[in-house]
Amino acid sequence: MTDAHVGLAGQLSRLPQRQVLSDDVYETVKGLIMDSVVQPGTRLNIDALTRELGISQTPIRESLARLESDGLVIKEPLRGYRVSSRLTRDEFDDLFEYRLHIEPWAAGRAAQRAGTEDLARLKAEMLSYTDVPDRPAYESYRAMAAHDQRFHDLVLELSGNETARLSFARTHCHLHLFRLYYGGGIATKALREHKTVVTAVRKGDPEEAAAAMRAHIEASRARLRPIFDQE
Amino acid sequence: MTDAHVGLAGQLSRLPQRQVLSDDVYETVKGLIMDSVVQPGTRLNIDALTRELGISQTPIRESLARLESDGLVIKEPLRGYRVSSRLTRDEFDDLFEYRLHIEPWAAGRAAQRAGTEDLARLKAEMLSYTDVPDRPAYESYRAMAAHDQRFHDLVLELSGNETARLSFARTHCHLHLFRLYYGGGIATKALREHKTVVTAVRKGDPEEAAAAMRAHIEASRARLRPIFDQE
DNA sequence: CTTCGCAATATCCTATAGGATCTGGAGCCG
DNA sequence: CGGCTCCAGATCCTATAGGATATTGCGAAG
Repeated sequence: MTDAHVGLAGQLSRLPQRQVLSDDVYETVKGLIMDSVVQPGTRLNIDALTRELGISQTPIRESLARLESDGLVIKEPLRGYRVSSRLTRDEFDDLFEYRLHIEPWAAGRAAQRAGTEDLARLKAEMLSYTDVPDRPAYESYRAMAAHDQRFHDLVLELSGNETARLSFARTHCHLHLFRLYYGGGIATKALREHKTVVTAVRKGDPEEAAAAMRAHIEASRARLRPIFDQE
Repeated sequence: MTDAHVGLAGQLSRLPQRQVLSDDVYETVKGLIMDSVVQPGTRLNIDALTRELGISQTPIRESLARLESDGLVIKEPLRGYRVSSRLTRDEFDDLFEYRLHIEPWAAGRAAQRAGTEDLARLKAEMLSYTDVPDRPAYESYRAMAAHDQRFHDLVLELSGNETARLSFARTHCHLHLFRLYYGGGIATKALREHKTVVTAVRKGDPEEAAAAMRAHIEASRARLRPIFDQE
């Protein structure tokens, strides 16, 4: 289901969401980008996509227009679209510096504001991910990445600042991070760190929640940063 | 000229930007929204736009898809698009709370990093706005709003964190603020506050720059907040 | 063997057509 | 007079066509 992108007004249509073809294509292409089925920097050819997906150009053009505004593809007028590149080292550093500004504060605010139902949602999210030992490494990582994204989005939601949540969502942080690294093996530490954040939020201790989130993001950065040293 | 929305990769095409019709339509509709020619919440009718602009549906659909991802319009599938509403009081508060997180820090970083050329750019931006006494109030406000947006974007650029700059740009902060209030008469104070920020950046004093930016944003919030008390 | 030019083909962009869906107004009934 | 139902027209979405532009490959010349 496409997430309803809404403006700052936050007004969702009261109608149940109707899915049109361009929404499906949007999710499909976004998934191809996320999974690096389409390599960073490669061309997205509209005619080729019409053949592969068996649909006409119009929903493809519309979905590419949205992906362009999302920053996931780059339009080269009269030449086609290109998938945005993987994060460079500088962009990675910028992203985490930005996260360190927004997310510890958000965790602190969540600790201040969270009610019983909010805490139940956090608990449910923590329980939604269980590592299955036999699962292929890629699948495991994909599931963990999806959980990670939901978890961080939820903390931002519980902070009560919709601008911050939307701004973070629009960085497509987890999509970019997911494209950097495919391996498994980091879920255990990340989950432990998530748990520490939730414990602090449950206690209603803003400073502890902020510190836990800061520690988690710094650790996450440390886990991923060596990717750039390999090049 | 459409601003080139690029992903975190920051890779602009090396080609000179070619303007296609959908880019023109994007800027046109965005301008209509900014100027409240199209009132918040009203429907954008694709067939009507084809008649008014004298072009076909395709570039209109594409531009609306981009505006949807930008959060400036809301798609109601099979029913049309609606202009996102004006900021509510809560969204206004969220936006300024978010700004207070990002922009003082950015000003401090700009103070740390700004070289001679950067300082020249700041000075040029300050000089780019001159209030003309006879100018109609609306035009004066529009010019001030444009300067305000460029100024804040420049400070964020000089902070060196492209993620923060993009995230802030994607809130379309100034477009939303512009829609709230049309009157004139606030330029003098805002310009004075800008000048204080620039002075601190020029001195290379991060704390002073951060404090000046914080004071400016708080003052700006104080100037605009009473709009919600009138309702 | 390499480079340049040209042409054919691929691709992009926009116009147009038509079926599906929604909306608003008119008419009828209570 | 008000409310409900139905239908005509408006609107949306996608398919398709065609002109404009870019790309790639082949052939010829140096």
